[in-house]
Amino acid sequence: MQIGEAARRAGLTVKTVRYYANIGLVTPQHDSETGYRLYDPVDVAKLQFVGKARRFDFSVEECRELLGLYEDRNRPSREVKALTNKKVAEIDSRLGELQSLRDELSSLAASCDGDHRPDCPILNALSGG
Amino acid sequence: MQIGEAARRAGLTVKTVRYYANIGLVTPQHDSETGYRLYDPVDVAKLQFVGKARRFDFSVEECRELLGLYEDRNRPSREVKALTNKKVAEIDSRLGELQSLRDELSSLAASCDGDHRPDCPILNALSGG
DNA sequence: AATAAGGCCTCCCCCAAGGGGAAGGTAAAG
DNA sequence: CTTTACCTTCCCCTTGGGGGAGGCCTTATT
Repeated sequence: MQIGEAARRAGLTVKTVRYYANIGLVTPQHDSETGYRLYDPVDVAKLQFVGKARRFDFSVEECRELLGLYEDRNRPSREVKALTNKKVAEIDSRLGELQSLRDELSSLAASCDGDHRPDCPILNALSGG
Repeated sequence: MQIGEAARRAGLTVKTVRYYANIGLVTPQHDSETGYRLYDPVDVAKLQFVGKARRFDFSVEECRELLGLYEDRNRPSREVKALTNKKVAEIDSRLGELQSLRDELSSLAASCDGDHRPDCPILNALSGG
């Protein structure tokens, strides 16, 4: 099938699928007559796999790694688990940062009257040390 | 003072400070003889302000807006509060996304033995619909 | 006097992960 | 026959700078 149909089935944009072909992540057949990319169901499955992994916050390079493990019939699932746990730890770290940031900002907003007076605790906090 | 000293005092890199000058965010004096950028204490205060706002996850354009409100003696603090609340809402949204993502990934990792068997629930989940 | 070190400048390319759109080939349908 | 819907490559745009080349100037050291 052509790229449009493959993209539709995988829930990705044509632009994205073409990008994945360009960086060698999911490489379709090439029709030398029309110059079109031709995708088979296995390619579509890979695209779906990548799409889902991306939604799980895996980078494209991590997707490449996961895809490699996925295709390797002798893969140790340990590696997959390790990669996943690493990603969970990253997310935990980012959650902590965001949470403290949220708390600080929120308390700043709460301490600001929001009326027309030029005195604003938020700006004071930002300008202070 | 020169850019290096200003950057040091603001806790930013020279590259960053130069970038802020280029995009017109914090614009120093210009020594036409040496071509050097010259920063005064007010510039440094602005740089510190921006640096802190950036750490609070405000984009550069939001920093520009905050800086404008900061410099405007007649600013309504309402606008500052609104911008801050909007940022808090964004962070909340991102927190929710990350949390659900974390939970899914974490339960996937938990259901994976991590041994050498090729069967891996993580990859199965990624490849499945 | 020569040279090394350090600070400054501009200019250009690089990252992630594609998006937007131009210019042009192809194929099916009215 | 022409419109419409695909497809292709190519190039610039995004965020927020980082890295480094090549070149200028001043000061310190050999």
